[in-house]
Formats: sequence, C-alpha cells, structure tokens
Amino acid sequence: MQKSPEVFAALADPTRLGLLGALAQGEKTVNELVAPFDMSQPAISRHLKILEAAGLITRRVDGTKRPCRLAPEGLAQIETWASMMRRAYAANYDRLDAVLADISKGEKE
Amino acid sequence: MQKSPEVFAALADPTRLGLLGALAQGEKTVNELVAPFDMSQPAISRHLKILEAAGLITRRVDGTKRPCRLAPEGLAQIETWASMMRRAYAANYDRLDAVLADISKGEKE
DNA sequence: TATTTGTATATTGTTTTAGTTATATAAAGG
DNA sequence: CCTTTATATAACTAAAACAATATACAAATA
Repeated sequence: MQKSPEVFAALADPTRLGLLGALAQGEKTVNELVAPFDMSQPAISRHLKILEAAGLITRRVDGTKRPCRLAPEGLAQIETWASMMRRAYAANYDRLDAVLADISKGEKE
Repeated sequence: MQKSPEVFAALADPTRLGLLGALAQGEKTVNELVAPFDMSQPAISRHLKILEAAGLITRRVDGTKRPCRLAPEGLAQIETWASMMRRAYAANYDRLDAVLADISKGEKE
C-alpha cells in the first residue's frame, strides 16, 4: 500500500536489537560483536548487513577489519514515525475520549 | 539473549503499518479497516491481534462490532527505546567522532 | 426463532527468515 | 610468498510468518 517498513523489520529480531545495544557503547568490529552472542560469525555478519541496509549502522574499513557504528539516520526514521503517530493520536483520540465518555454516560441511563 | 522485540515485530509488516495509519485518523471497526486493504478479513483480523498483543491497539465491544483504537503504550515503548539509543549515541559517538577525526588526520601522513 | 451481519478461529500451502557448516577473499604478518 | 586473521558469501535446512478458503459463533434484526 505504501512504504516498506525496512527499519522496523530490522529491529524485529532480538539478536539485532542486542547488536544495536552493543554498538550503543561505541564502535565495535565484527568479531567483537560476535563474542557475546552464542551464534556463528556468518549469522552475525548477515544481521549486520540487514542493519546497514536499514540505515541503522555504518561500517568503515580498517585493514581487514570492518568496525561498525550506530547510524542516527535509521533512528531518526523511527522517531519521525513515532512522533507522527503521537500527533495523530493527540489530534484524533484525546478529542474522541471526551466524545466516548459522553456516549457511555448517555448509555448508562 | 534478552527481551523480545514484540512491538518492533508488530511494525515489521506494511499491512500493519497501514492499519496503524488508518487508526491514526480515529477509531475504526474491523470491516472499516478491511475495506482499503485488498486482503481478506481473516488476514486483517490476525494482524489486529498482533497489534493488540504488542500494545499498539485496543479493542472494545460494541454489539457485534469490535472498534479498534490506537493505544499509546506501544508507541511509548518505541519512543523509550529510541531515546535511550539516541542518548547512548550522543554519549559514545559524538565524542568518538572527534577521536576518529584525529586518527584519520594522523593516518594521512 | 431464523437469518443476517460482524468478527474470530482452523486448516493448509507458500514464502521468508534465521541458523549452520563450508568456503572464498582480502589484508597483515612472518 | 605463505599463512593467518577478519570478514563475507554460498548452499542448505528448519522454523516462523503470511495469506487464502472454509467455517464457527455471537449479537442484531426480521
């Protein structure tokens, strides 16, 4: 129907959320990210690829290493979506609350 | 490894995002939600169940209808996560940016 | 009470996702 | 160069997600 929720799909996995949590502490290489996750290196590499495609991380080249960093762009997408929804909620529901309260008060009689 | 990203998984589907968008305009019954989504009613009902389990919508009973509303709780979870990440970013990366800039300046020689 | 309306659940088939092991590749170091 | 280190890709398997159709059920209505 409209745009694809690539960034949300990227978050829809506990391993990837954990990777982001690890990266929240600062830049880390792939192997450093593999260590705490009882999971194979290829599996982690695929997760990192998904996070990168979603704009949630970036990778630079340092010799044979590929240090990963958080990228704020993906985060911004999420925040933008959430604040749109919150605005819509405030506009269309806080008002509705009063309406519904009136209705149910009327129904009690 | 740790907690399950149920709320993000709920957003990781274009139909469900669309449903939330529709609900952003106000309360709607299941059939009203089905209409714009070239998809069967049972499929939409299952999506709604997932959104409800994630705390993103609530449903009330109105005779045989089940009007759905946005629930701000799920939204709050997302906002909380995002702001945690942003704080971590600010704390551990803005500082790191300067460090990396220094390093790459050194490497140029 | 019989029928219709609104919604939910069951069953099933297909597609997608996530994991493993094995292997490729590229840079570093001896 | 040859080997090791760091990471990526390939091939495959298993599990989960999504959709459709058929059906059940409860409330409204005729």
